[in-house]
Amino acid sequence: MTIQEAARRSGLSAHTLRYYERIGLIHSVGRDGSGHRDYVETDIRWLAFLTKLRSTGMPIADMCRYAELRRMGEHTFAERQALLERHRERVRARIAELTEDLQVLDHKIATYGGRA
Amino acid sequence: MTIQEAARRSGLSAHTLRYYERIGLIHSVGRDGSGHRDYVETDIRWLAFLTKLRSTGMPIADMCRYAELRRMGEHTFAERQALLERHRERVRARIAELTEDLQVLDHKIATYGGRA
DNA sequence: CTCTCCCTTGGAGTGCGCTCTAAGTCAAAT
DNA sequence: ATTTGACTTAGAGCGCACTCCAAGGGAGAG
Repeated sequence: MTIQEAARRSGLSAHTLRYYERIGLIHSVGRDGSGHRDYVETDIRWLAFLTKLRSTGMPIADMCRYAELRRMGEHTFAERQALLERHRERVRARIAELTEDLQVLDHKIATYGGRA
Repeated sequence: MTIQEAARRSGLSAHTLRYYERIGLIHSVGRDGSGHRDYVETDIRWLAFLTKLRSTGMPIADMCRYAELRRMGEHTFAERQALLERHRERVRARIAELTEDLQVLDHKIATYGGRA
């Protein structure tokens, strides 16, 4: 699969795909005869997972750490899981924070006409 | 109230308070005899509101627009309210997105030991 | 008077996450 | 044979939201 197809399927730009590879987020993408990147299905699944992590606000640095652990093999499962659990807590906290702030916003909108 | 006190009470740094003033987010803070900023209670309340907007992910540019409308007086109430309503929709959407992603994360963590 | 300390300003620098450019390669189409 | 267009790399640039710096200005303590 070409970089353009991978871009379309992952929702990332070709620029970003190259960038992710450069920083080690996605490792050893195959090349075809002309040296062009040739993505496979597992790359797309990995990109989908990375995209989930990003969209939940995980910093690139943490994603790199996760990718590194993944490359190191199965004995890093526990650490990877711990990393995801810490992240899950952050996401939960963020949802809680946003939910609270939403109520403040609701109140502000409802009482408009009072002071700004 | 000095800039340090305002910083402490708003949770923003003195640097950020000056920056916010420079870009027009907080207008005409009073000065004392030596030209030092002298914040009052209404400034603190306004900063608290700004902080809410920021923490819910409103871009600085939109906050500036809101601040500008506020300076223009009461006839901008409707537009301000509309701006807040649009923002509220974005916050709701973000909460929904995070909540969905959280489930994916939960699943990933629960089934760990399967494929990474 | 000098030292210390916090304040002022304009402007430069930082970190993050991309995003784009330049220079060059290769393959298919005309 | 040439043109077109998508690809490659290393590296530069950008937008956002700060964050810090340099140079200078009082005010109070010793």
